[in-house]
Amino acid sequence: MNPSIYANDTGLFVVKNCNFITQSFNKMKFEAITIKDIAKALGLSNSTVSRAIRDSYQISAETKQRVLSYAKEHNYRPNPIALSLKEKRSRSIGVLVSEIANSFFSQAIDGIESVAQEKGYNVIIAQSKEDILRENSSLDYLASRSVDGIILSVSSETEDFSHIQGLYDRGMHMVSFDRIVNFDKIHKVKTDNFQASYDATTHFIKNGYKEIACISNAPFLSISQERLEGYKSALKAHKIKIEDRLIQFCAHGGLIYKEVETAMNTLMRSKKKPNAILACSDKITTNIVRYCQQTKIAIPQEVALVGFSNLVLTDLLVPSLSIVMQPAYEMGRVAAELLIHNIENKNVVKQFENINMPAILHQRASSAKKDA
Amino acid sequence: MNPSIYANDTGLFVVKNCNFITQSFNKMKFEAITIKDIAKALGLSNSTVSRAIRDSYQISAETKQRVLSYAKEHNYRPNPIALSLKEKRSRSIGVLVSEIANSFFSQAIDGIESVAQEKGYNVIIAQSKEDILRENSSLDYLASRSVDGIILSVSSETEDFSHIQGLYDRGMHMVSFDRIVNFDKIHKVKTDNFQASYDATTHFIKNGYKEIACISNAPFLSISQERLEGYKSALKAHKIKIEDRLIQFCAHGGLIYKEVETAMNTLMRSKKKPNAILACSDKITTNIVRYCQQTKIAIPQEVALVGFSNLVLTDLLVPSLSIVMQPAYEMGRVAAELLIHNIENKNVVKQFENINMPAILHQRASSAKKDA
DNA sequence: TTGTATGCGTTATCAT
DNA sequence: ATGATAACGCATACAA
Repeated sequence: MNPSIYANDTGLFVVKNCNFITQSFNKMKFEAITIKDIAKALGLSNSTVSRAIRDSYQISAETKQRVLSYAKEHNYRPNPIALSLKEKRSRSIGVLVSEIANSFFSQAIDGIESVAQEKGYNVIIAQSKEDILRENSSLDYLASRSVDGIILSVSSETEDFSHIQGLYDRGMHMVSFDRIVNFDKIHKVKTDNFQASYDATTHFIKNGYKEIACISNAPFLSISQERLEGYKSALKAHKIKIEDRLIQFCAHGGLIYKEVETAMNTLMRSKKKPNAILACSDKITTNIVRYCQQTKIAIPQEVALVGFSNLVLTDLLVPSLSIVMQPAYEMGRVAAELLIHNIENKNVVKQFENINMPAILHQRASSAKKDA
Repeated sequence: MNPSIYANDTGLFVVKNCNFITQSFNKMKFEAITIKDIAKALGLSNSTVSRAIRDSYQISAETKQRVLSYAKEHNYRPNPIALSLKEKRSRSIGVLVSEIANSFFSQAIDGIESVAQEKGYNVIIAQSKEDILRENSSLDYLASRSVDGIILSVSSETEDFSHIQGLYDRGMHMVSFDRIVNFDKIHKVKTDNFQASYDATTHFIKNGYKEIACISNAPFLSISQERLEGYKSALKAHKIKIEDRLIQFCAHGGLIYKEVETAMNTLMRSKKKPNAILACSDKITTNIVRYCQQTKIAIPQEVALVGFSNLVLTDLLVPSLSIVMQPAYEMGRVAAELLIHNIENKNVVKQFENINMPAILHQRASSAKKDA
C-alpha cells in the first residue's frame, strides 16, 4: 500500500492508499454527535436521552442534567433531516420567482426570509428565468416532498395553470405572489395594481396633463391587465378619451431595450405626441429614461414620466420622475406569514385569501407641469 | 361530537370535531406514493421495486417495465429526505450573505442558483443583516447537518473567525466569498480588488487628476484594505503623494447617508479640495451622487467620480460616472462550482483555492477632464 | 432474478 | 423513571 498522489481530470490532486492523509480526513470529517452516541456514552437508552433532551417530565432531574450537560459539551444538534422524515415535514418553504437578480424579487425574498427565520423555516430559492419549462420542473422538484409549501410568482410565459392545479390537488400549500395565478383555489398576495395605476394617472391629470400614454408589460399578465384598467378608469373618471394609439405593449416587460424604443418611437413620432407617459414596469421605466437621454427628450418639459419601479436608485435618476413603488418586502412578509400559517394550521377552513397591498406613489414636486 | 366552527386568534376559522371537513381534508392531503406502495400493489418486495426504479441490471425487463409504468402512472417521486438520511447528504447548499436585497449579492445568488440547479442541488439562503449574532446562529442552523456546504460572505461586524474555524473543524465544506475570511483553511472567491482600485485610480491619473480622494468601507474588511492598497499603489507608481486627509472611511459602508455626508463635508470643505474621488462601495457611490445633487456640486466639472457599483442603473445616473463593476454572477457560479466539486470529491487534497476575479471598469469618456 | 434484513436519527408506543 | 421496539422511505449487503 504505497501512498500515491496523482492529478485527476479536474486538475486537482487525489490521494489513495495513504494512511496519513486518510487519518487526517477521518479526523477532519467530524461525525456529528447523535442521540445514540450520548446514550452509549452515558449508559442510557436512546429513548431516555431523547426524552431528557425534549425536557420530558418523566425523566429524573439528575439524568436530565447528565444528558443535557453532555449534549451541550459535545454540541449536540438534532438532525433536522431525521426529524423531517419522522414528522413528514421539512420546515422549509420554496420560493419560485422569475429572476432573483431583480430588485422587486430580491426585496420580496428579503421579506420572506425574515419571516421564515423568525418561524424556524428554511427558504429554498429557485428561478424560472421566465421559462415555463424551467418553472414546471422547479415546481416538481420543490414539491417532491422537500418543502412544506411554495410561494410563487409565475413566469411571463405562463398562460396555462394546470401544473399548479396539479400541485394543489396533491395537497401542496401555495401562495401566489405578484404575478397572480388565474386559479381560484390558491392564496394571492399582490400589489393593488389597479389603484396604483389609477393614482399615477390621476397625478398626471391633476397636474394638467391630458395626452397620457401607457406602456405596459405582456398583455396577458395579471399585473398588466390590472394596471391598464387603472389607467383607463382614471381617464374615464376625468372624462378623457381613451385612445388605443396611446397604449403600447412590451412583450418582455421592457427587458429588451428595442421593445421600449419601438414603443417610444411610435408614440413620440406621431403627430399627436403624448405629453405624459405611465410606464408599467421598472425595466420599461428605466429604458424610457435611457431613450430620452439618447434622443435628448427633456423630462418633464417635453414629456412627463411616472413609472413603476423598485430599483433603489430611481429617485436619483431624474429629479422629476415620480415612482410607483411596490411594497416588495412587506408583500414577501405577508406571503410567508400566510403560507406558514396555512402549513401549521391544517384544520383551518380554506377560504383563499386575496390580499391587495397598496403601492407607494413617490411624487416628485417637479413632475408637475410648470403651467398647471 | 358536534361540529364546531370558531374563529381562532388569527381571525381565521378553525374546525373541530367535524367529519365532513376532516374527510375532505383526508382526501385533499394526497399522501405521496412510496416504494412500499408500489411493492404492495404489484406484489413485489421493496428492494425489487427500488432496484427496478434505479434501473439495476439485476431486474428482469418485464418486472422493470411493470414497476416503471406503475411508478410513472402514479407519479412516483423518491423522497429526497429519506435519501438524505440514508446517504448523509442533503444535496443542498447554504448561502449566507449580509443582505439579499443588494444587487451584488442577488446577482451572485443568481449565479449560485444556476450552478446548483445544473448539478441537482437546492440553494438555501440566509442573511446576516450585518449582525454577527445572526451570522453565527444562521451558520449553526445551516451547519446542523441540513446542508452539504456553505458559501458565505461575512458581515461587516465580523472580526473574529472562531465560529467559522469551528465549522471547519467539524468538517463542513465552505467557500468564503467577496468579503473574505482571514483564515487559511477555506476556499476564497473574490474580486481582484487591488487591481480594480489600482486601475480606477490610474484612470484618474491618466486623465490629469492628481488630487484624488478615496472613500472606503469599514477599515478592517478585507475588501476595504485591498481597495485602499490598490489606490495607494497607483498613486505611488505615479509618484503622487498619499495624503491621509484624502482617505475617508464609512463604518457601515455608506449604508447611512450621514456617513457619506460627513466624509464628503470633510473633503469638500477643506482648503485643498480633491478634484476626483474613488468610491469604494455601491452605497458610497450613490450617496456621493446624492450629496452632489443636493449641494449642487457638478460631476465631473468640480469633482470627478469613479465608483464601485453593481446597481444596474448606475450608468444612467450621471453620464460622466465611471463604474467598477464586480463580476457578481460569475463569482457566484465559480463559488458554487468550487463548493460542489469539494462536496463531491472528498478525497481531494485540500489545497485551498484563492480565486481572484477581475472587475470590469466601465469607463465613460466624459469622466476625463476636458483640459487633460 | 427476487426477497429479507439492516441502518440512517429521531420520536412514539408500548412495555417494565 | 427507564428501556425495547417500531416506524418514517430508501438503499444495499446478504440470502435464496
